[in-house]
Amino acid sequence: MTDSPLSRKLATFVALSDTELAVLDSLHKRRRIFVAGRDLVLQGQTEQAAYILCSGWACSNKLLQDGQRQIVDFQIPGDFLGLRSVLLHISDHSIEPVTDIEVTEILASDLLDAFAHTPRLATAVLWAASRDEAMVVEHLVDVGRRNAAERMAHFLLELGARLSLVGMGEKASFACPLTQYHLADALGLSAVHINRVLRQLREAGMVTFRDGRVTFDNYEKACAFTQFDPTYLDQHGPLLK
Amino acid sequence: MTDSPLSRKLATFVALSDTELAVLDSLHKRRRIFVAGRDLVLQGQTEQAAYILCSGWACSNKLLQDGQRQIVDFQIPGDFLGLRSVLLHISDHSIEPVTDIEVTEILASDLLDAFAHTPRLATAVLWAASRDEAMVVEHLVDVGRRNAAERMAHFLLELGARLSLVGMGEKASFACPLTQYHLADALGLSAVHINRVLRQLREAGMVTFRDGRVTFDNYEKACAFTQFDPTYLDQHGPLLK
DNA sequence: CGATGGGTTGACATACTTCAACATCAGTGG
DNA sequence: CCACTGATGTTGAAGTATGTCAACCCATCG
Repeated sequence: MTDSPLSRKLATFVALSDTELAVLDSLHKRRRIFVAGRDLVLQGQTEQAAYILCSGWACSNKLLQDGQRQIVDFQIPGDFLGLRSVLLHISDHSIEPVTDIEVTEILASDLLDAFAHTPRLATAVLWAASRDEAMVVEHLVDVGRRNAAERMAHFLLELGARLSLVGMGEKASFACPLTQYHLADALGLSAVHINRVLRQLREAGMVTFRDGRVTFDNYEKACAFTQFDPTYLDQHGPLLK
Repeated sequence: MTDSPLSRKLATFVALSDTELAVLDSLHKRRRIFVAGRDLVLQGQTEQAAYILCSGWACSNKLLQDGQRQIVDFQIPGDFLGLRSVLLHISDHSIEPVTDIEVTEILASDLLDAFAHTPRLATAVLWAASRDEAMVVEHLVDVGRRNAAERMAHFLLELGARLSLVGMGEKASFACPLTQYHLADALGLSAVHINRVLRQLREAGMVTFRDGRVTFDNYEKACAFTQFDPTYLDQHGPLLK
């Protein structure tokens, strides 16, 4: 069967049969391309399709009326885009491609049908959603209770761990297309302060973020500094055999 | 069939058959009581059961090594406790009863079995999880991009909306057992500042929180002040007929 | 009756924001 | 080939929201 990033991700959690993989595969409909910066889902939109990200980076964010925004999460290949929008029948957030991206569209009706006929698939998706939620929760802790430097270090460590899981870099060194404005909106800080904090971490010999690449100069030190615990990202063996 | 807070909640989303309601009902195992303040799930615990909250308030929170904590969410009757812990096989957070609480225990194996045989139930639970995630996301926006007063007002508005949905008060006036310390840990502020902000909102004629009761003196003003948009809490008709 | 938990208030400290200026670079049109 | 523009990054100075520390009040409960 196919070996898409998504099926690989789900398979680590629920051992999917050939039939189930085939159903998963049949969900992948139209392939579409979106260019960086142009939103592909808008806050408040209804009757939205979901997507699976094939290549590139995206981010989900919420806009406030005064123009501020909060980036909730970044998505990398293998991640769902807008799954929640489908289930809640309305999108409570926007999705913006950070780079040019390639996605496959999944129709809401197909997805719900698949759940009805392939319950283990529903469980697998529920797991994936839980994992996403765990990341949002950790993000909330970042913003609520860590100072700017810890926040930044923790965020970059998590990003490295996620990327290395899908083979897009080492956890201690990876390519990263985010601007300081993205970081600011994700971490709840001003872009100016992001710059200062990055310098601070660089001068402390922990992380360097330059020219689209993040490199941990001292991975252990960074982990200790920000109490990074990747438990919530780890697989602990399949839930369903 | 039974009319538990949970089945009522799920039924608004997925029209459940009598059979499905019976399966849902059969999940309710042992009824247990926990006293206020003594954690019922600990961060890092494995092989955890999940619970459904029947009465009282609880909160899920994450502890940092330096003693700070971030409250992620408050749970009220009808909400799941520790659902994510079951799916991820490990608890990434603690759960503390805010008041004395009554819960029913659900074994992980029973829940997964039920999903396998009752796919619509799995979809319903996936929906409930999405709704919870939407609340966490809104919470993240609070902490990341709203100032203390807006944050507080938004939080109290959301709480009122949630409580009125399950019949535990009016959206503009409800009983609330939280202390200022709970509010501080939820909103990422110090308890002292919580006190000042509450005074500020009271003197502005928006909300009064005193003696365990929240009263909106001017609901419209509070909504406008903090751009409260309850979209993410609303039902838009059942997803599955 | 003292201890404890919750709430209230003031004085002071500080982490972060805002504003402003400037550097660098890629793209674009003349 | 150059001038111009827009996006991104960098740095300093000044302002402000929030945190910290400390004192005190009140109710409850052993």
